[in-house]
Amino acid sequence: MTTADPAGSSRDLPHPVREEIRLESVLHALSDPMRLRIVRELAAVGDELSCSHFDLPVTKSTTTHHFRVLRESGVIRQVYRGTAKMNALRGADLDALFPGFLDSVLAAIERQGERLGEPRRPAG
Amino acid sequence: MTTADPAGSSRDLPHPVREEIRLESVLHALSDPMRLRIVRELAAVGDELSCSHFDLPVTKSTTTHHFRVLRESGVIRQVYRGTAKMNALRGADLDALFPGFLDSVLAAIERQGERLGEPRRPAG
DNA sequence: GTCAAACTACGAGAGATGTCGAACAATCCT
DNA sequence: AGGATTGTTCGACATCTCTCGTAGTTTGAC
Repeated sequence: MTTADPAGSSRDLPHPVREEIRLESVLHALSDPMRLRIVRELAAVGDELSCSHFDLPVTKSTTTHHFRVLRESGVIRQVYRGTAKMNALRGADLDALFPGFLDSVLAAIERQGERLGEPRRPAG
Repeated sequence: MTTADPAGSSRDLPHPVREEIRLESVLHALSDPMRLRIVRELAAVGDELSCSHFDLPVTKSTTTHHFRVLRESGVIRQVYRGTAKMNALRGADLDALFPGFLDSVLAAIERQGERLGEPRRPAG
């Protein structure tokens, strides 16, 4: 499609609405190290980040896969912005459904990171 | 083995010590509906429960599998008591490692249960 | 229109996972 | 010892998951 589109970005991505988000899916989405790392970084920055911002030790197609799992489970929201795809935590939705859950997971990641000598990333 | 054993129960089960428990593994263990159900019930009762107490819609071998995943990830502690195998949440360990995490998950399960019309189990 | 950048889609492969059924093992009770 | 209860082990199978590489699409810039 090359036709103009009314509202800004042409490509729309399927997201579960708040009520459709399932705890099991969220837990599963968070149970992968790569995805946990993504979520951790999104929370630390507290803002949208493009996919390319993340320097994961996997290929781009694998990265795409992980972001999709996070989106389809309802953990993040993705929107296209030019050629970039921006990602943001769905903090409000998750907190409305599962109060305190996301925060405790984020705290747990940090804690565990500190506990196991944080293999710090090469400064970018 | 039929020889007497000094400390009570003969068969010993491998458990991760507190420091070995990984968040990813716990999240994965909790991401299955059957296992979430088990954990929910253990928390509700607040005490040890035998495997046979649970009336899961799967075979015994599958049940064994789920309990093992929960034990190996550090979510529950299992001990033999006669022919029965007793299961208890490792609440203290989890709370020491990931403060508030378990409680928020338990609350989330309950909440989601209520939210989606609780297909209540046939009274046992 | 062309080119580079950022992602996606598709196909494939290795490995994990959830499930079952049948046979086995440990413990308790009589 | 014999039988009942509880849970395990093993092999099998279908499915899912994570990963990659290559080829393709969409967008922005020149």
